[in-house]
Amino acid sequence: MISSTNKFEQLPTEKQARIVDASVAEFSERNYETASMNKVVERAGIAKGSLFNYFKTKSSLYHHIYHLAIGEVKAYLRKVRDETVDLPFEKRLTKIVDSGVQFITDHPRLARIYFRLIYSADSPNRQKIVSELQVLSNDYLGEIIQDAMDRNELDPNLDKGQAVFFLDSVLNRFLKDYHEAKSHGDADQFNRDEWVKGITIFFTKGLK
Amino acid sequence: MISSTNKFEQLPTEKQARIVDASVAEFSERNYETASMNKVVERAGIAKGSLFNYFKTKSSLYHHIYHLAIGEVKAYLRKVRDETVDLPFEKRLTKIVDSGVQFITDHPRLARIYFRLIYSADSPNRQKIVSELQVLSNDYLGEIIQDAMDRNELDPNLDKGQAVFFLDSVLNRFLKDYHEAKSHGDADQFNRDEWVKGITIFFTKGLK
DNA sequence: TATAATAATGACCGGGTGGTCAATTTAGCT
DNA sequence: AGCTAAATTGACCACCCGGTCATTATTATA
Repeated sequence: MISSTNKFEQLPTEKQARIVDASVAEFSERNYETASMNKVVERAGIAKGSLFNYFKTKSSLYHHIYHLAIGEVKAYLRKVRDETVDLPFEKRLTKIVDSGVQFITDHPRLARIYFRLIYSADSPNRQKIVSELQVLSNDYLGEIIQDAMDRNELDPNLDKGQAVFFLDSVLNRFLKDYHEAKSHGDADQFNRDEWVKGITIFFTKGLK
Repeated sequence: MISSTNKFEQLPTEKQARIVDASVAEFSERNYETASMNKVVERAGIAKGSLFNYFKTKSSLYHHIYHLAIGEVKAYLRKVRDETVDLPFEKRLTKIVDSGVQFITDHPRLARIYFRLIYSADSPNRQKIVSELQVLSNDYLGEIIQDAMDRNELDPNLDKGQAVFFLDSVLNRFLKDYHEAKSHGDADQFNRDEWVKGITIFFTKGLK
């Protein structure tokens, strides 16, 4: 079976990079519907026909790009999870938030694509993608909460589903606001350490 | 000073209603950029020139509509706030969540416009509007938390700003998920009472 | 170097957009 | 009824969209 991005993957690395960069820029600045293939080819410095040769449709280009974004997110999450297995819940939560902040700093455009995907209703297959991400997040935070329950750091009779939901709500919202503040230039209304401390205290108390 | 919606407001009520209904339908089903003035006039059964006579631009029609949506939201919030001044924090929180659920049930399309506005980045003046809503929410939840602190139901040394943030995050996320589940037909994966109870317990413990 | 295969190009297509405005219908007034 | 002013209309405009494909440029093979 030949993937739909096969032709693209056989391109010289430099050209691939240019196209990916242009696409990431476009999809991070505009939502799916208003992002323009014309603008992408312009930015990438290639002909329109070429782009449609590499990716049959706008939708398939978008899929390629958001998979890339989600892949990066996953890598950050996996890394911090593995690096903190032995830490107590509180410290672990802190590291996770830090890692999120780091991701936003390192990849602001990918972060934007990620948040766009989660919070807006327009991307193709949105429902499927979002529910996949939901599962991912559930597994991820679920594991961390379970570990803490096993160690008696959190109430072992917790409704884990709800606990995950609360954690997910606050973490995502915090990172989204942080990302927005950052891209508007007023990031340091957030005293980050203060917030991270507040979040961890709140959760360790609330879920005790 | 003559408002830009002056001409619209002088229309017969029935015609106004038709136009508002068509606009609400369109703006709830599509985001700002992809919502179509052509579709609005089609739905409303009026000529395109007429709509642009009542509202000079798409943006001004949108403003009219979302003000309407936010006005309704505010009315619900005010009502539940005033009806619960004497209740303890826990009961009060329950009523607020219930009221949100009720709003979604009564006005699903307005709810959609509201969530679109908050969570997607495309509406005109989005930044200004969102920060206004932020203030509104801060005042509203801030007042309720302050009341609870005054009555020693919550820790009087709480960082109120953070407490509001946590509450806002979880409430908004819960209502958004509820709204989405409802519009996909699988609303009763939410055992609502269970969730409302979980939320209130979590917060009373977490902010104690 | 001649030929075949492959890659890249951009003019072009049908269709949709927000917005305009001359022409027509309707309403109000004497 | 006759006249005027206001309201309504929809054809039309310039622009942009995703996508196509005949033509051209490049590369590989001999």
